[in-house]
Amino acid sequence: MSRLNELRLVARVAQMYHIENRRQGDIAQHLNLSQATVSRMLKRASVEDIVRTTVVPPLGTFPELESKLRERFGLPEAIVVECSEDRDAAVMSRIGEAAAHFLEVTLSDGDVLGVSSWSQTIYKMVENIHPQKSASVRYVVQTLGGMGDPAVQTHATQLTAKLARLTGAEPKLLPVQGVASSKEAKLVMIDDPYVRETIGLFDRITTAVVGIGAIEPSELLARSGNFFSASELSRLAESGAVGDISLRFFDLQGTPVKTSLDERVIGLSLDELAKIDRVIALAGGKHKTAAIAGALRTKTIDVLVTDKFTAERLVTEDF
Amino acid sequence: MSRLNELRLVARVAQMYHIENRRQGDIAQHLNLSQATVSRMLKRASVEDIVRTTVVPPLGTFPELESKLRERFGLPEAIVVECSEDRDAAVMSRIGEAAAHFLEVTLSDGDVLGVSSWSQTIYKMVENIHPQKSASVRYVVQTLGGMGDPAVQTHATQLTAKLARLTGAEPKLLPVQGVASSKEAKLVMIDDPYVRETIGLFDRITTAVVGIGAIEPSELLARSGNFFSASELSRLAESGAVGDISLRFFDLQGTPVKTSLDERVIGLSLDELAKIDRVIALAGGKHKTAAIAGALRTKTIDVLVTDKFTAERLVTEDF
DNA sequence: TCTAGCGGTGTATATTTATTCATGCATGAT
DNA sequence: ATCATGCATGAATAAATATACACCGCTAGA
Repeated sequence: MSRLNELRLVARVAQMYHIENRRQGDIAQHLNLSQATVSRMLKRASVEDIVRTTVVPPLGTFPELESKLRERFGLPEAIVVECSEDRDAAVMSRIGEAAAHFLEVTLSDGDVLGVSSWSQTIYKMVENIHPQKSASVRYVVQTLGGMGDPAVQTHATQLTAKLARLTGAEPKLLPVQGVASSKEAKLVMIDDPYVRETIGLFDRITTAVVGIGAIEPSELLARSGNFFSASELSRLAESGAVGDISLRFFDLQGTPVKTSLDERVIGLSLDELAKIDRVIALAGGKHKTAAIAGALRTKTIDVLVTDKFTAERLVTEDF
Repeated sequence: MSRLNELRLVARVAQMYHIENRRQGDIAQHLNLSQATVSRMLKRASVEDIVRTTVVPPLGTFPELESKLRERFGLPEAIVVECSEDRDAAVMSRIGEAAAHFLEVTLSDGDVLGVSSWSQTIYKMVENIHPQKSASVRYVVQTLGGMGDPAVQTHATQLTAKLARLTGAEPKLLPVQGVASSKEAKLVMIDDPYVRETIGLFDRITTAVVGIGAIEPSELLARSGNFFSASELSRLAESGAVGDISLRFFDLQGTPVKTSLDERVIGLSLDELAKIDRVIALAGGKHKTAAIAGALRTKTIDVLVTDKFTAERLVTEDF
């Protein structure tokens, strides 16, 4: 009976607060209540569902998918982008754009940025970064050596350098091959002072941007410039590896797949990656779905940027 | 192009804030932003209409009508109550209930409450007041003498006394007739020490509850117990009076109608009323519509409690 | 009747949020 | 090129809001 009169007042208070944007103090004065009472009435208004707040997602965003991704993989943050078709070229551009914006807005003073080159998607990201006004980033650290023949290797360092320029940071390059021909060769290479310096910075990286690679031999071979041997590849397949981050492999459960390869790769390890504050992973495309699932389960990724098709597969399919 | 990515982030922030109820600080930390930026994004979210807040009025309340009343009459606050039919008895009960609740919730420590008896609606209000736990009200002051023959007069004082008891206050009664037979008689009556004391409290009243009377002769005569003369009534009509508050008359424009009656009425004047912090007026019913319109235009009323039919007329009809 | 526990309140305070301010670019006019 | 202007930012702070606390009165059970 008098509940209606209570709610009437609650609703009126809610109206003044939410619609007329009055301060609780004003409202309290207007109605001869204490500010505390107004605050409590407003709480009651939400409990009683008298105020309803909806967030209208802009078209082309997929909060639903993002939320499912976060939930399914215990992922802190996901960004799912629109793209018209499920083809790699289109997908990469969109992911790159979104990642670029996110990174820009989100970089903070004194950051040390790690980039695992070479990835087409990361390239697209760097392409979309606007020159930063205030040089907040200290270093941009290359976290993986170059790939393929030495001429092509420069791609990796160029990418790092470009990102450093855009962010006003000092580049810290890794002017060596990502995969040494042998364990011994690696030891030699990492003896170079520049290389040592860069590697020494790995544990000061605050934000790392990484790609996620698939294990399909063709893709991997293309990326690695045939540096892996046939037996190594088959061993990988046997151990259930589904993908890699900076040539560090893992299976569908996210368990690292240790092989002799690790001793030849010059770059960030998964353990080192796990210690980094913020790891932003960029990947999309049909053939990468399983690789991404595994990557997410390594629990090293803080933000995944992907496309809506891949996201849909990730939350729908069984792995 | 990048606007979408901006809005995506804004929407995500809005979601975390409004749906997941996270603090701005958390969100800032989660996304590597400053709390100030999060606050600004949330503001942008409302501007861009990404968050929408609606207040769902409980059934049986009429925020729309209340708002129109406030607007049309420059009324600080209006309460419009549901009632099934436009008949006085029903209307009065509902108004009384709502007023009772409002008053209860809204009384504050040390208040001095004025009641202009006699009004059926105010009676209904008092009937619905729950005994107050903490005796916050200091005095309940009767602001108009009784009406009709001395036996009936006690109604007025009883009402005041009852309200005082319910609110835990000390009653300050006006144990005289509301309308003296002559100016001289009034002077004699207000010489009584009790009467003087009560009248002396008029300017300390913090909240007054008043009824609004219509001028239809039959009604007025009934109320006044035939204390007004025929000539007085006709003079009132001639001067355009449409209603009264505590037997102080005004026309449709809210202009006080001064007559010789004023000298005979023992009670609060309109000027005194205007000085009171909070004046709560209770009135409803078809024949009171014009009276209420006039009363609202006197600018002495802070809260009007009325019924939906009367409210509808007040905001619709021309006066 | 007495007492424990449950709301509900206002005051004082802690917490959270908005804004002010100083700064660092960009942009565009002169 | 130089300067005014505008815009965005974070740090500091002001403002607003939520909560802890103490208190009161009621209810229900002993």
